[in-house]
Amino acid sequence: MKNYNHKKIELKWQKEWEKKKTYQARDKSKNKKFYSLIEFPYPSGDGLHVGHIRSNTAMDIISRKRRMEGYNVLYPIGWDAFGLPTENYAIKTGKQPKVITKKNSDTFRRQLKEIGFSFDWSREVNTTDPEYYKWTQWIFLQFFKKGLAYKAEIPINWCPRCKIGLANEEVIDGKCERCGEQTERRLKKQWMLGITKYAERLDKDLDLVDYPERVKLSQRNWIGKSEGSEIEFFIKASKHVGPAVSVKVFTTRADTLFGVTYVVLAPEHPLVSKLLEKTQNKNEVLKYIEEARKKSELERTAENKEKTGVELKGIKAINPAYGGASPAGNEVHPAEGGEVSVWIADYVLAHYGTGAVMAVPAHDERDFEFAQKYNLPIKNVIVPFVNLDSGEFGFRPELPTVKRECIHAIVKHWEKDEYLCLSSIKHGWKTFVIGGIENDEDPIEAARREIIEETGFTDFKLIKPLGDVIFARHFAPHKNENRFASLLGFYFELQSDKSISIADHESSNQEILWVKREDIPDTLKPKITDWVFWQRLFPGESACFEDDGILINSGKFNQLSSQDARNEITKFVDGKIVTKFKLRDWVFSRQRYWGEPIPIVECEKCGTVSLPEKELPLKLPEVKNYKLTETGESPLANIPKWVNTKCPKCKGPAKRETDTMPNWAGSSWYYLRYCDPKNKKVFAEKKKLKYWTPVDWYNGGMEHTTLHLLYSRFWHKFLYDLKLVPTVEPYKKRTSHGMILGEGGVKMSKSLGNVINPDNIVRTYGADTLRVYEMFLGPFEDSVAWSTESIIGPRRFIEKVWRIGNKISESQKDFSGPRFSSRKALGQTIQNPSGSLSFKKLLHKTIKKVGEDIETMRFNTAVSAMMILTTEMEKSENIDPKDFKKFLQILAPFAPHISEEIWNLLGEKKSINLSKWPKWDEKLIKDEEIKIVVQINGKVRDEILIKVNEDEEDIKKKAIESQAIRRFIQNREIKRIIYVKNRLINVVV
RNA sequence: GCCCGAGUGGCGGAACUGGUAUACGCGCACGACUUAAAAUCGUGUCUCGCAAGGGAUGUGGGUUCGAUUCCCACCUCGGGCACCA
Repeated sequence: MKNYNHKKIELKWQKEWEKKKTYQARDKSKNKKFYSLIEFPYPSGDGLHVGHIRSNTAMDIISRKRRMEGYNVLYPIGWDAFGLPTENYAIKTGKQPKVITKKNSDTFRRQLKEIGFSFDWSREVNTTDPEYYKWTQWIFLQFFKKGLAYKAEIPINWCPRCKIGLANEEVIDGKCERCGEQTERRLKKQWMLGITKYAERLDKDLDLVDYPERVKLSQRNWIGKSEGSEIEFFIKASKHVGPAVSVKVFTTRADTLFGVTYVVLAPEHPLVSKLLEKTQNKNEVLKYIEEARKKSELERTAENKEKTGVELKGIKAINPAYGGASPAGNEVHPAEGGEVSVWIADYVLAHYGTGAVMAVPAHDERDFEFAQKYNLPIKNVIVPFVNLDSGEFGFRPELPTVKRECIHAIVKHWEKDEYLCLSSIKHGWKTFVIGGIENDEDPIEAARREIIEETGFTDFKLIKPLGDVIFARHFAPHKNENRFASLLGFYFELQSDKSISIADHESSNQEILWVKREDIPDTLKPKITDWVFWQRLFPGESACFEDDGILINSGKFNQLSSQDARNEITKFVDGKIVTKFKLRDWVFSRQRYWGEPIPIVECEKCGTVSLPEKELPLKLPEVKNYKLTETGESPLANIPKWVNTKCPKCKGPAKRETDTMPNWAGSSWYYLRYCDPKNKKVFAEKKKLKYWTPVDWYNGGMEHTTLHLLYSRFWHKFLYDLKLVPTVEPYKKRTSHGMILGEGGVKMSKSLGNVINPDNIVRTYGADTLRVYEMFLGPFEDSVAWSTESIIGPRRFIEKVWRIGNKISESQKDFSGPRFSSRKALGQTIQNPSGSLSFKKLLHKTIKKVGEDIETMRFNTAVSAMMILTTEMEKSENIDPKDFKKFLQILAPFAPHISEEIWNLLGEKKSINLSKWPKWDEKLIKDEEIKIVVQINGKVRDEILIKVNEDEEDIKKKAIESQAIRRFIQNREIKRIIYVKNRLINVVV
């Protein structure tokens, strides 16, 4: 037997595949296509990371399986090569980024080829190639034409060390994503892309794609769609003369409008400057605005615990809920009771909603906190609504509903810290004293009466009422009707145990329990309305009620539910139902060299002018120095020859835009270029796009969910609107991989010195072993820790396959001689049916399992199944070479080199990778006889052999007759026997 | 604070819709082969107990004939968002 020389074998087949173009995708094919995609790597100077190998192998396995299933597979690769690390390296070494990129991508290419990925290398793309970024620039111009790329002076996140503007997504905890420096806010004219125009569709169309729920969820959270109302508050100034002014607020809680006690504007709100003149404390306000402006976003949010603000004295807002607010002529009518103060505070964000809020301290924690600090009034307008709609007390729509007014009385013991509960004997309820209010009865009197009637105690004192009324809707089993009740709560303390005897019907129905304070939560049953009052007596942390409920103190809207009131009140005050998003437009400029130049010039006469498309690509000029300018401009600003140009419109002098694009630009559309990578006329020919897109399966990291994935969906939709791509969504299915951590579960990093160089692993163990190892490591979606110690397992597995393969190959040679023939071998199989049959069964089960596991990305269990089969094969004396070949075929996607080698050794001429994926035989998978477990009271006591689908009674009989079981059931009565088909028997004794 | 995800041997992990917990692999121990070692193969390996048997899937409850799986509360770790009205 030949030794297993992975180096020789792997190199041999890599060359062969390249020569035969085994993995090239064909543009013109009658076969069904399959487009599998990985996130193309950034070719860093560190070389390929073992994490790249994990996700690439996963998609490689899927691609290879699809090829074997007859699909025309596109599995492309390229380089996302623009970006900061390369530029920083250029600054340090003086080398050209272009040169560095070439060197790095050469290394990556070599490494990827050595692992045997089945990429179609003929379609390789590189975002820094002018032939590629020509089209990135072209797409940008389309955005510009549609007004979706625009310049705006906005406060940007500025990293003082990188001297670069960062998108919100690149700021982590107020720090620069790349260097960790604290960012500050700076005003700068920046290019923006209008992604917010697509917010609605980006949210809604998530319904159309097959992404993991958590990916959809985090995109949805990021987009942050919320529906609410815009409501106008008129402003009344004490010194007022002149036209009426108003401020619009955005709220999701229009139902709380009657609870507004003040209005807050963001310091940047445009109205503030208008109102300033009429403000009595102008200087104080100006000072506050100035301070807020200086603060960075971080400081503003860091002070999250202590809110600050300042009142605009002499300015009032009129709450439209109270009427009389609309202006007649130019005057605002003073409203009755609806006049509230106006504040500015930086807890209100200028860029969200309308930049102004109506404050409802009773029902919003932030407003509550602010109101407490500045002593502003708090007005309750929503009370809890306990709505039971399922279970024992659940509302039953078929029954009538009766309105009731009730009281809850919490009664404390005369000396101990214990509270009186009534335990209903019939129904099992445990509640406080509850009772109805009789006609015209005072609620307090009702409470007193109920206490005496139900408990007999007479010597008590009212300590306090427990807040506003609450409402409840539930089913009342003792009366067989639904109740809609308004409930008031009171707290009493007994002064002594003085009592009278209570009526018979009361005492026979319920008994009195004294419950310790800490046991109350566990005692109450049902834990509903009693619980609300209990929490009012002993409030926890949250002091304000933020949930939906029922309206009080809200005029004609009283007793409406929050949900209904939102619409009604909005309508009543002529407000508008609107949808708002958290998503902000995308800051698209970087003050850097190594990115796509933005193809725009500034002309003195014509303003901002785009380059004609035929002048693309606008190439990056070579520069000597990659350092940033002092002002933080891109190094391009230092090249007058490049900057100074002619205006394409008027031919007058003009200056080029020196900002470049962020590196999310090139990656927003690369999957389209793969369909037609060499096209010089368009970014990709429509016919080819129609055949290849959408991407059928895109695997990538969770870290790209809100950046790359969202951005590329946005670009795709934009191109779809221009009728340049045939589908609404770019990716049909998305999955995500977990990270590979260093040994011990810490992050792999150069500073920790725990980075694994795949080259060493490939050299020592071989590519096949590495691939199998990474798939075997753990669940694909989870993070896993690298463990060099464990690679030996997969290596042993591969060697085992090698030994079996060689053994079979050698015996095959013998068969062709006079003494043996493959028929004879088959004959042996028949002679020894039990052993071989059980092997065949295992083989077919394995084929099924591996196939299914690949589809669900459970590669670790697929490998495990193949290991089990291999162990079985090594024990087995006579394996039909045909069977072994089937095994090789399912192994091939995982370990393509060794499979190909043995396949070839066994006399196959065509590549295993293009052979037909084996089918499993349903008949072989079904067992006729199976072992089932016999349990006594859920504990396994014995096993019995039964025929599949054997009669239940027979099995039961068999089970109790078994020796072990008889011992257990001696003298005991069999209460029940549970049979789970073909699984187990549980005898309950 | 809010939203996701996860807690199973010495370690990585397995267990389909509730049905034999610990598959597979690493490590470890012993044995075979060998002059020896490596490699390979075999056996064993959650825990207490001589055994019969008992106890273990982060903790505590619940539902069930039966719970790693479902429900409630809590603890720990990882990830994301963070004044979004």
